[in-house]
Amino acid sequence: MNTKEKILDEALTLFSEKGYANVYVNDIAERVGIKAPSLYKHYKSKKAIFDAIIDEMNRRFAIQAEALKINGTDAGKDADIYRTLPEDQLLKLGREFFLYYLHDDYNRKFRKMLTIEQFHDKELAKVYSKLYVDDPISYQGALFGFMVAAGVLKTDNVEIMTLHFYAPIYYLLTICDREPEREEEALKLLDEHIRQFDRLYGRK
Amino acid sequence: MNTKEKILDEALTLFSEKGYANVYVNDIAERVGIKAPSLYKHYKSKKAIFDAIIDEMNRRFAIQAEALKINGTDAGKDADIYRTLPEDQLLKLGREFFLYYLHDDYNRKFRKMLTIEQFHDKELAKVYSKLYVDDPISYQGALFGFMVAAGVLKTDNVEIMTLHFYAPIYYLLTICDREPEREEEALKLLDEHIRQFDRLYGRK
DNA sequence: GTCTATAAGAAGATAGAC
DNA sequence: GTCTATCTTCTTATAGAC
Repeated sequence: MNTKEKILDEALTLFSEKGYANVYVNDIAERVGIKAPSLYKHYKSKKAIFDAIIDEMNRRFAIQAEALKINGTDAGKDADIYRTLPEDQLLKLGREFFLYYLHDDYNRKFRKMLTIEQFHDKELAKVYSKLYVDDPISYQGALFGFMVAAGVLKTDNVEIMTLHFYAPIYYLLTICDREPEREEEALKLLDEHIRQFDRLYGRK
Repeated sequence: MNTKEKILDEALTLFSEKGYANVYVNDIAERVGIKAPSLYKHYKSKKAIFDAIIDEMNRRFAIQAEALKINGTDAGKDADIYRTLPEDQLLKLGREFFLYYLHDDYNRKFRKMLTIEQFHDKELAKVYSKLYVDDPISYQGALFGFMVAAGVLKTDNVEIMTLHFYAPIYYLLTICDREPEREEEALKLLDEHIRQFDRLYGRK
């Protein structure tokens, strides 16, 4: 990792813990192992570092969305896989989403940073809602659509069913971001939530 | 409202919009209608203003919790009221919680301030979790316990049922805090959520 | 309790040598 | 690209008159 990338990385770590205003260019430089004025050879200001993080994140999420779209399409074609083992499929879907979003460093730090900065700027609020509200609902809603069509799940309101699946996951994720020591408790609730969801909506 | 109270009020408003570090004592003074040095006749530092807000909030929530405990006890004695109209009771319970938490100024501002500051201090993280995670779950869980005992709702896992009721409410609340223009959309989803919850868990 | 003036220090950013 | 030295501005807080 070159210096320019390392600056982004350390800045994101600090921003996610203390928020933009509580992080000083000196702190970032110290972590990178250079003096503060040297930062300005790589970025023209502190704000430029922040903006570069947002850009990098947009780039990563665009790639991820592209991958999900492909998987989503495949999932649609392969609706057969949902014809069996609905509970296992749901547990896999829920756990994968939860653990990836919780443990992936870039994801976790970026989400915490956005949590802190979301009220500061309308654009950041929109980014937050897109990444952690609308995109997951949209993707999971599409999958549930297939599962309902395949007869594995049953509802007359896929939108609310998706909300019932995702909202507890989101809720547990925010708990773990705030108090990582509650992860075990959250994982237990996550599993119970999904099993119960399957009993409520599963066609049995 | 005297000057000392007005300082708390304006400081909370600013902290909830921009976060502690982005608010300057001069901003607070300006809103109160005095000069910055005059603030120091009322509070010994900027941090003391923040701490006084936390204290005041603890005071208010303690009063509120006491009131809920009384109502909760009454609700237990009066379990009869849950024997009829479960959907209406649930809609009332959910909407009241949602709209009160969303529109009550002190609540809304305080929650937004804690959202911004939650990663900055372990104590604030605990306060957040208590007010917006554990207390609501505990209170609503108790009510659902009565409703299950009364035979209005049916489940073998009250804890998860409570999570299924509350998590969507929490999720919709965070959307409205971030993007108030989505309130109408959220209220529609709230109603659909509760009706669906009643169909899923109601004994029909 | 409020004001003006000002101290004290922190923080972002630049200049110029190497 | 990194450093030291330094500038400028911002921010909290105090002193002391009224």
